[in-house]
Parts: sequence; structure tokens; C-alpha cells
Amino acid sequence: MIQGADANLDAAFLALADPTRRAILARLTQGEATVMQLAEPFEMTQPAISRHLKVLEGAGLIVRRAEGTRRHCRLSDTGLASVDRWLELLRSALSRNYDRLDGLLDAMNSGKEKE
Amino acid sequence: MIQGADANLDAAFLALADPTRRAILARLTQGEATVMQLAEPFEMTQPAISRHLKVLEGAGLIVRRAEGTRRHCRLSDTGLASVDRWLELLRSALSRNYDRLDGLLDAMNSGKEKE
DNA sequence: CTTGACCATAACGTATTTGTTATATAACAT
DNA sequence: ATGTTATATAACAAATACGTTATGGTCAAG
Repeated sequence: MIQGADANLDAAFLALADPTRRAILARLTQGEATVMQLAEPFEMTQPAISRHLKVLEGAGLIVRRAEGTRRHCRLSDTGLASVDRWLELLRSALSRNYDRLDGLLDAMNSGKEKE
Repeated sequence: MIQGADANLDAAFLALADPTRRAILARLTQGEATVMQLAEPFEMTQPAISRHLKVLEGAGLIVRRAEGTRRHCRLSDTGLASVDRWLELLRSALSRNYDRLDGLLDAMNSGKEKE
């Protein structure tokens, strides 16, 4: 079984793969901000930022709250949670491999593993 | 200054954004495999898998070892490490916000229910 | 009601990604 | 040598990503 097709994870990792979007997230770690406030540091047009925010929202990395004519953005934990849940697969495998290195001599003594 | 342009992170997150590549990584958590072994479960040609592996290698998520005519692939920790280091930024911000929310609710209600 | 600020969406060009087929290279077996 | 297996690379087509300009909608202020 191939397992791995998860549109949610696709969206989250793809959202994180862009430096502008990561910079936006980094900015949001300091607190909420409106779209205009988020756009200000970049040499980019406002529509471009709007689409980046849409991608981040679709990935569950931010949420938006309307207040008058402004949209306040803040970090959301759902996107990070699913990303972290998947990465745990790699983390545990890598730490297992590391443990195996500890017992390498033992493993060599007891023969080879199943293949 | 905007900070956030990191080609290494771009490569790692982009590599993780593809379901085929995540499936390859998931397979490698069970141990080393050759290119052909990795390609076998997929309805995809071998050159396509070869390029996915190149992307994963460039992102520091796998390493390859030549043995005769075969290339054995295994997980590498460097890619995951840089990814995790960056995500820690989000994690700490989200937990800070969560703490603040706790304090805020406390201050507002001084003893209402906790969801 | 008109104006202006804030934000979203559509239309579009270009670069990048992802697959394909065809072919090259290197090692191994006959 | 010849053929076969394992893998990489080049050339190409289709889809997607990312930016732009142009424009539309909503709210707040005068």
C-alpha cells in the first residue's frame, strides 16, 4: 500500500516552501497583523500578498478575522499540527537508526537482518 | 530586513510537498532501499522516481550510497533538522499565544470553564 | 453621497514542476 | 564481445505557481 496522498499535507508543505510566506509567518509570531501591515515590508504588490495569505489560510497555517474593512491575520495551529504529526514519522525512524548504530557490533555478531 | 529567504528550507519544504516523495520517505523509514525497490510500488516510470530522489537528496532528506550498479537510499537527518529548527519558531509562538489566551480568559472571567 | 482606504478577484505572462519517451553509462553475467 | 540490469540524463508536453495590472466591493469618514 502506497499511503501518502494527503491534500492537506500537500498544501501545508507547499505553503511553507515559499520564502515570502515563511517571512509572513515569522512576522505573525510577533502578533496579529492586517493585510496591509503584512504587505508593507515586501517589494511586492498587495494582490500578491493577498494570494500568499490565501495559500497560508488554505493550509491551516493562519486564520483571518474581519474587523470593519480590515482583515486581521494570526497564526493557526492546525496546519503545523498536521505537519508535525507527519514529520514524527521521520523523526522516530531517524532516532531508531541512530539507536541501531549504538548496537551495531551486536547486530553484526547476531547475523544479518531480514530483507 | 525581511529575513526568510533560505534556499535550503525552500528545497526541504518543497521536497516534502509532493505525495510521491513523502511516500518514498515513508518507505525509507523501514530501512534502506535501492532505486528500483523504491520505484516498484508506484505506477510511474523509473526516470520520474530518479528525479524525485534527486530532489530529496538536494533537500538533505536522503543520502545515496553506490554499491555495484545499485544506489542504496536511506534517510538523512540534515534536511529534517533544518525544517524542525524553523518550525520551532511557529511552535513557540503558538504556545505563547496559547498561554496568553489562558491568561486573558482568566483575567476576563476569573474562573470560567476551560474548554 | 462621494471619496478614499482596505482587501479580493480576474486575466494574463512567465518560470517551474512533474510526468513522459528516448537514450547514455556503468557494472555484471554469459 | 554481447546482452541485461540498474540508474541517470536530455528533450519535450502539460499543469501549476507566482508575479503583474486592472478592476470590483465594502466600510468609514467627510
